[in-house]
Amino acid sequence: MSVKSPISTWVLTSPPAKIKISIAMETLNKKKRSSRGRQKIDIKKIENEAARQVAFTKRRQGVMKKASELSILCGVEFAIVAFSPAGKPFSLGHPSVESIVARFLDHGSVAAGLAQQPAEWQLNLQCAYAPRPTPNFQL
Amino acid sequence: MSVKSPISTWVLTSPPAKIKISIAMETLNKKKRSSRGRQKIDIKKIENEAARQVAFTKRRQGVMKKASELSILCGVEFAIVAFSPAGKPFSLGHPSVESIVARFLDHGSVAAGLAQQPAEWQLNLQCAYAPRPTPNFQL
DNA sequence: AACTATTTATAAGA
DNA sequence: TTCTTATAAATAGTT
Repeated sequence: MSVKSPISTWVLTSPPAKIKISIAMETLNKKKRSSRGRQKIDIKKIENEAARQVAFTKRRQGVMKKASELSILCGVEFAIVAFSPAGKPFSLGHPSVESIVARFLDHGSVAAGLAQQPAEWQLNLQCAYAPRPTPNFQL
Repeated sequence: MSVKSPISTWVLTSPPAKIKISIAMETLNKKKRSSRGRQKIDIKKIENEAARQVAFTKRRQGVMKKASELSILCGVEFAIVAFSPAGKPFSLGHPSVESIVARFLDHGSVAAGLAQQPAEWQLNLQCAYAPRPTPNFQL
């Protein structure tokens, strides 16, 4: 089915405004979108193994990036350790996973935490992890 | 300053399409929006203390949520421990922070275990980066 | 490994 | 501080 005439209409926006949009014939007659875009998913285990692996790779990077940003923006010391289903470890920490783990195990001892402070904390965000050659982690 | 005449123009889209947009006079002359919405920020320490506290609260929640989702979606065991600048600990883990920490330590600490790790592993093990956006951060 | 349309996160403002 | 709003950023599904 092809459109016979161009479409032009005023649309309501929020906050209230009047914007007129006209769509050219060639656009109206274009074929279906190439992608349905991101879809909403339920947070439950992804059963398809390939899909789960892809999601793991994408989301692992996402979490690590978010944690790094939190650390830098707010001066937070943190550590993340994760084990993939295959048992492969991934970790990231500032100033280091070890210092955070030690501090955690020491149950909030102020002295233990202070002793770990590096002089230039920004330069000491360390990451350690396992896997194969990886895509770029853009901070 | 008020706009004298309406604006109407064709814009380029991706994928290529032709869309004409006209904006009514009343829209052009409207006063500023009630909110500028989310703004892009540089990833560097937030100096304003109140703003930093707000960002910490929001982003801590965000990171914890993302980590939880990763765990559920992909069957990943993980732990996060963070210390606020005031030294207050926040942690989250599945099945528990303690079990993950124990497992991590059992693998040998990253720093201590460096010597025993295979070469390919070593190459990826340590990275440090600056507070500013870093090109090609190889995680 | 890229792309795109959407959902989700969140910086500012109220 | 909690809620809202506009916008930036992450990512599910596709190629």
